[in-house]
Amino acid sequence: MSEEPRNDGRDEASAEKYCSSPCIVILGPTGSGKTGVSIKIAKAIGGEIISADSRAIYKGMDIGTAKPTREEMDGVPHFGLDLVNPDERFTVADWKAYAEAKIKEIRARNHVPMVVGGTGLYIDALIYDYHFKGPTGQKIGDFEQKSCSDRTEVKGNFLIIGIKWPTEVLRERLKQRIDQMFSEDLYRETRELVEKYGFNCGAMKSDIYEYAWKYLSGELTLEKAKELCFYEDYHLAKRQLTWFKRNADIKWLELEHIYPFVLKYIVG
RNA sequence: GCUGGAAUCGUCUAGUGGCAAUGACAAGAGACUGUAAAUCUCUCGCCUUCGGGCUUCGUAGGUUCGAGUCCUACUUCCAGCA
Repeated sequence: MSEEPRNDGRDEASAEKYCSSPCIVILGPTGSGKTGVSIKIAKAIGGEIISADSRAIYKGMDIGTAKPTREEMDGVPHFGLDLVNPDERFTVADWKAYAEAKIKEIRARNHVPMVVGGTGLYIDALIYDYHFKGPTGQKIGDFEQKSCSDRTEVKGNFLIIGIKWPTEVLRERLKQRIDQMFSEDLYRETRELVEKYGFNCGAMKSDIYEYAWKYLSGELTLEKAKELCFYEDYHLAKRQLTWFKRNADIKWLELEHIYPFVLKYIVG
């Protein structure tokens, strides 16, 4: 497939979308290293990052969602973090509108918009320009769902890069990340979230908090909690990969090749 | 050394005469345009021209039309007595 994003304007109305400067999309399964590379790239090319992560939108969910810290961000502007409280509803459609607005703003500043995340549905909504009908928050009828084949054309100037890892390496990375995550900080965060929201809201259906809580309440040993977290995490990674697999527009690269590739693409 | 109990798919587990064998986890594949880290589906002894075929339940025999299930011995493990 073509490595170049499509940039050949289709019709007058969407000329702006097609002809504007590229938007770099960096995606990959959980734990693939998106945060690190994206910040490094942003610093080099004057990028601003929009997170495409359905958990990072929630306030107060930091450690358990591996949200980048101020320190990690290192001055690179980030959007799409801490948008709503965990008990508030925020849908794909909301995210798409938000992301499009931010891309426009970033371009207006002559910076490079970068969309970084692992929520496939969000990314597809943006790059394939999904249209959401009906009142906000309403599920559209099945009859309106588009099949895979209707989703093949990227609408806009996107460079889409996926981070690829051998399965065993990805599993190892996930294990290590979980080991690091189980700390006093996570316990404190978990206690606060459980106290405020319980486990009834959708946002709290994030693998790690449930198991961290079970460990804290003595229902699971630390070992067992970590093990179960790992299974959840790895299953998530596999589902994400299954989703991305059908997207032929993704340029898959190993982590260390992404930075030079993007730089060459942008700078020439 | 004697006396109980136990050995079943990668792991745990159901199973007391009709079974390729239950459930869970793990693993693999997949669907998914409205909370998506969600939700849902399929596969999971081996082979198959998808009709079936073949080999399995610690090992070796035995009883039975038929044994994971009953009997005998052996091996290993837990456990009570020594």
